[in-house]
Amino acid sequence: MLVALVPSGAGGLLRPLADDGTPAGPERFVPDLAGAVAEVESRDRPRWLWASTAEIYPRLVQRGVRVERCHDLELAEALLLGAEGAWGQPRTIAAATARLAGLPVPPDPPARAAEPPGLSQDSLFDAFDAPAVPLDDLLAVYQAQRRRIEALPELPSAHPLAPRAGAMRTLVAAESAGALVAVEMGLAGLPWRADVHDALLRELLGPPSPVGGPPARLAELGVRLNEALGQRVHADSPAELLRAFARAGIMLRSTRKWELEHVDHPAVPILLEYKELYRLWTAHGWSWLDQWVTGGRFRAEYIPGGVVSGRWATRGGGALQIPKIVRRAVVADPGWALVVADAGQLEPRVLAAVAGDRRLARAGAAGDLYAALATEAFDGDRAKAKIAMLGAMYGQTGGNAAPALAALRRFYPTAWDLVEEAARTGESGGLVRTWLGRTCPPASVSWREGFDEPGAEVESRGGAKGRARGRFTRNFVIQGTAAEWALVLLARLRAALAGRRAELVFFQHDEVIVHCPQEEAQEVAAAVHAAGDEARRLLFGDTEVRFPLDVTIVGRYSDAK
DNA sequence: GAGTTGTGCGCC
DNA sequence: AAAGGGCGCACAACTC
Repeated sequence: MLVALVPSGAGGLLRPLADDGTPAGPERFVPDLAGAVAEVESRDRPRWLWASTAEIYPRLVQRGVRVERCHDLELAEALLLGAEGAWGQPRTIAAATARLAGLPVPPDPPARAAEPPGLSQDSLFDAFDAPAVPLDDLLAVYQAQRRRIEALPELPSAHPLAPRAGAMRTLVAAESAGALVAVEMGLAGLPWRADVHDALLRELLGPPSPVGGPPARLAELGVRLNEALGQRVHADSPAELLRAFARAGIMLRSTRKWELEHVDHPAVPILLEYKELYRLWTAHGWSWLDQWVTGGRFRAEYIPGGVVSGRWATRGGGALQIPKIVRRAVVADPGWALVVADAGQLEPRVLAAVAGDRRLARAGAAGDLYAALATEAFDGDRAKAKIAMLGAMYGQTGGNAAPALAALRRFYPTAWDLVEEAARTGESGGLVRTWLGRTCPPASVSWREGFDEPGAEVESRGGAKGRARGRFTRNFVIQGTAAEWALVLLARLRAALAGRRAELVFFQHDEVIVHCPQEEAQEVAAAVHAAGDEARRLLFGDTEVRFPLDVTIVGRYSDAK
């Protein structure tokens, strides 16, 4: 059963639908949207049909209302447009409606900027404006999406077996479920102890400057850097540093850490320490704390499908780049625990499952895939096995990877062919898809390395740009399919946790954190393992490959792993 | 002064 | 000759 929902003022319009999207009852206006949704949800557990989970669902969750399932029309629209060769076209209901009618298509509204918590809290309680879209349009777009899924064209895909439509239905459902998780997780926030964070900063940086300048330890390093170089430099300016080193007779191409590490000069260790602390101060210092942590929680906004590969992005606070050192401040509430789960070696396992390479799949059944590879094909050299796998997935061909890659190619030709084929497709201007059918952007709309120049599609066939494109499509299949596995895990885990006090509080590509009462922690850990198994079965059926999760129950994030 | 690009580095 | 994918963010340096 489906129920279509369009917000309007503080209330909204609801209409029950049959599974194919045709009306199964009258439309009704409800003055209290959250209350009405709660009532229908507990009675019928329908799949909610709405334009955008990110726009609508926060208002419900803020009022304590959660739903089990939805169909997010905008996310589905984006997936379908990609599959139909119209990647990046506007995805709103208004745009989709205009396309159906053959009318000019309005562009999507620009993305909102990240809003620190506090500034935006009130607006979450604001009523909606007048109904943004007619409910009939919602129905028409949904019905059309169902037809379009059934009529999907054949495109290069990693998935040799599942029917296109079946895979896409799974993908749309998973993407929509992910959108529910994203809203709930963003509002829950990651438990964050500002006092612990502050103590950490003082320990590493010294006391903050009362006038807003660099903290004591950083200022001191700046002085020592000047002394070591024999001149005054602005340590944050790469250009100045290059000139200063040049005067000392050291020619550098850049001031990157890995380049400096090979330079023998007394200023280098000072500069490296300065860079590390400077970064901590600017990116995760006191102003970050003031801006993003409120009420003991770091609240990020998660954006499902925000990365073209299907990975999530975040807005605000750099939630996917929390430095290891700062994770000390992520502490469970008293009496609660953090269940931290990490899928180890996810991408090579995905390659093993996707390629259907029997030999690689056997290695993927092991707890340590690289070690298994090493035993079979790399004379026990685990490091070499890892270089080979990473090189194959990322497109590295030179340097010390070459001999390792040769061994990989010889021992695992089926997997090798899969990534090579993806790369060739990209280099020649073609499109690739993930296992469930997410399509990569065409070369003409890629925003990297000048793909968006006129004629870039032709230019990209060969030359450095073409090879860059090949590396992108090669990796897209693996990264995107890994994102799908993680998305399904997240959806299954959410379902398993429903009704408990446990809350999903963090998700980062292949890692998830649940905050729960200590007495629930063991069951939550079991639920995470079960969700991983379900994700494997749903995507890959009876594959031999395993996707082991490293699950730890800790009081603070930094104690995991 | 505002906006854009480049650099560098954090995470996966 | 060498050639690793995806991001977000902050700052410097640049353009207009």
